[in-house]
Amino acid sequence: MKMTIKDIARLCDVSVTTVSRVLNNKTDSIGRETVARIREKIEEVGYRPNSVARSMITGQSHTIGLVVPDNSNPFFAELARSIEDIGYAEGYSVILCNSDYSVKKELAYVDALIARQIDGIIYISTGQSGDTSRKMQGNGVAFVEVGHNIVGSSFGVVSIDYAKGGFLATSHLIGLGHKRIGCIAGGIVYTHSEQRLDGYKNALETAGMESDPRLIVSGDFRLEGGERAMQELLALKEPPSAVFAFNDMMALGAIRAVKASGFRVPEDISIVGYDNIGFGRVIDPPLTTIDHPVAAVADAVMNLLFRNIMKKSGLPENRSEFQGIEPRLIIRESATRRNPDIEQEA
Amino acid sequence: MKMTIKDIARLCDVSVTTVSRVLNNKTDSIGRETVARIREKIEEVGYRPNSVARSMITGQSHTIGLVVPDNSNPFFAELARSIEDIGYAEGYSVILCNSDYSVKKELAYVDALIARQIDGIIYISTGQSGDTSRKMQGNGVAFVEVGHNIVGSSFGVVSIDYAKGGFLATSHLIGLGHKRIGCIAGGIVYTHSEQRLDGYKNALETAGMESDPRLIVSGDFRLEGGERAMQELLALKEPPSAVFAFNDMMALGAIRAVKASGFRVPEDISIVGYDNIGFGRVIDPPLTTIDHPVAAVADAVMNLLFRNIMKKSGLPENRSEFQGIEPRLIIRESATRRNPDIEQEA
DNA sequence: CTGAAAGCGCTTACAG
DNA sequence: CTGAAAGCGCTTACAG
Repeated sequence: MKMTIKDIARLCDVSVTTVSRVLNNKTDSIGRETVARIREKIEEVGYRPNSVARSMITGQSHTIGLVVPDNSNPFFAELARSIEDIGYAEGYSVILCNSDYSVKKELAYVDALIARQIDGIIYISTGQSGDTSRKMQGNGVAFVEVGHNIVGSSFGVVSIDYAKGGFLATSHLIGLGHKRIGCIAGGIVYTHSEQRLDGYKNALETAGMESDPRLIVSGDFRLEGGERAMQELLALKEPPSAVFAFNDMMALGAIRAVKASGFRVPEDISIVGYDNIGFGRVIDPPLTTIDHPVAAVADAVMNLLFRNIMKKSGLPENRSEFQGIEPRLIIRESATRRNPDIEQEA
Repeated sequence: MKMTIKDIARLCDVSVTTVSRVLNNKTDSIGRETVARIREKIEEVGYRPNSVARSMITGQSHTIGLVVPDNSNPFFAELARSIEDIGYAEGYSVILCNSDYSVKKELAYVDALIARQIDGIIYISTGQSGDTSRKMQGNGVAFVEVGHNIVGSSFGVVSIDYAKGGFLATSHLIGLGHKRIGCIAGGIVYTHSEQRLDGYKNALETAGMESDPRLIVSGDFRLEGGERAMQELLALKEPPSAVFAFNDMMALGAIRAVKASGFRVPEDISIVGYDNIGFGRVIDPPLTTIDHPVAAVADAVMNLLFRNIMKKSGLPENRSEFQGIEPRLIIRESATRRNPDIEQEA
């Protein structure tokens, strides 16, 4: 039932070679009339070449894999969207994979993707171990790792300067007069989290303040985790007057927890998030946060990936160094000057 | 460099046939020792069969295409997540496609997916025309359409009873004493929207109320669209005391618009959304909305798709009729009794 | 200007 | 218990 190149050849009374040439626009040396006739027939019967057969020969599948922790997190959703847009424009399909921050799932996906002969893999490094990137390097797949920021792992990495983002967020709070600044980390196994934590500590240090380990609690990058973490902070003998949540989802959770305890944001407790998801603008109060322009990140990632795919035979391109994807502080209303009425120890 | 089945055969001193049998666990008639030896070698060299070559023969790619309007809309993000989860569990990869509600993009994606020999396609019907489903039927691809609810188009459809959802939302507002109930539709070209509108009108009628066309304005299913639409409603000579927005994103936009004009939600204006996205709980005020259990929808969709794939030779399965995916009203705080202090005409 | 033939990496009758 | 051969639907030297 389904047409193949052979059928077209037969219908047009030419060889499959000729049809193939027309399909690939290598028509330099084919009679104009022949080309036209073949094109017409293809149109007429609605023939589409089987791209699987094609990729067996060319070795290019025009398909890439995208491994994110969870595409229902708006930050990853927006990243996936941008990546898919660029892929579509360039004729690449993208296979979506959710790792749930699990190295095991990550590795399983990478295996499946490689078996499917994808041309490249983009993945959000969870930084839990280098197994995933090692596997991809070992298999000679083109790949780009997003957000891994470890010096030395310089293959196909688009780094995001999370440390700087953490510094910005914390400094903002310091500038508002806060003395006890908590943070809701994301589980220190994750690179993302570690670097934001570095930025946090660095900002405190720069301001001559000491970091109090009791003020550092762990969430899970999800709303519920932020809520629980904030409750811990609130239960402290000397709760913080401001907290920096390592992503917006947890910041939203933190806001809920604060409100639920009868306090106000930002009058009683200031909160800064991280990611600048679209919802940040619409919640109450609008969230002060850190922005990493997602579209710019997607651009950098896809550029690097395409270059890596091109020269897969040689060495992958080096990391691209934060070009145009500097974190920015987005000031809205969830953080304000420290309220001196509230008793606090420095 | 890359291992093929031939290499394994050579290394083990057997034929490719034998290796292939081991790969496919058809080892009934192969010497135990041979099987073991081959398995070891495969393990040792880390050989993974090229699934592209395999699918050329079997005609199964174990890949499905998912066409959504926009995966950064949380409702679709959650749906995509659930579908990907099930796909992963069943050994299927999912290719993500964003149609932006455009029939043209939809058709282009379907073409590309078919050329890639995907086993099936899931797509959220925008109801703008039947071209997309017609194309899939014409090409004999297994597919499932989500949300299309037109009687007669009974091939591979998981219907969602949007009309009932619209009825529920509107009736809730009526029950709260509201007399002028506006609605923010999604552009009447979309099936989604039409049916919610039917539910809205039906509820009014059932309550013996007349529907006022001035109270029906169009958004675009995005936050900004909801905001603009609400501004229109607010600018009316007799603005509504309650509005039903056809999705949560537009409801959020509407809430912003109401607040920006100095009114309160729900004291001055009640708002009900649709979709029950995760954020609804966290915004201020928490959003009253309609829930269609996403996981149940994803389950129904995948079951139907797998059945369609199985019997692609025969006829597709019929639509599955709302089983377990009935809409529910989720009452939170964005809608309340009509405020009698505010002058209003019935 | 056009075609016959080999081959991509597998699976699957068929044969022994 | 095992293998030689054909074939999936294409592309690509090679030859004319």
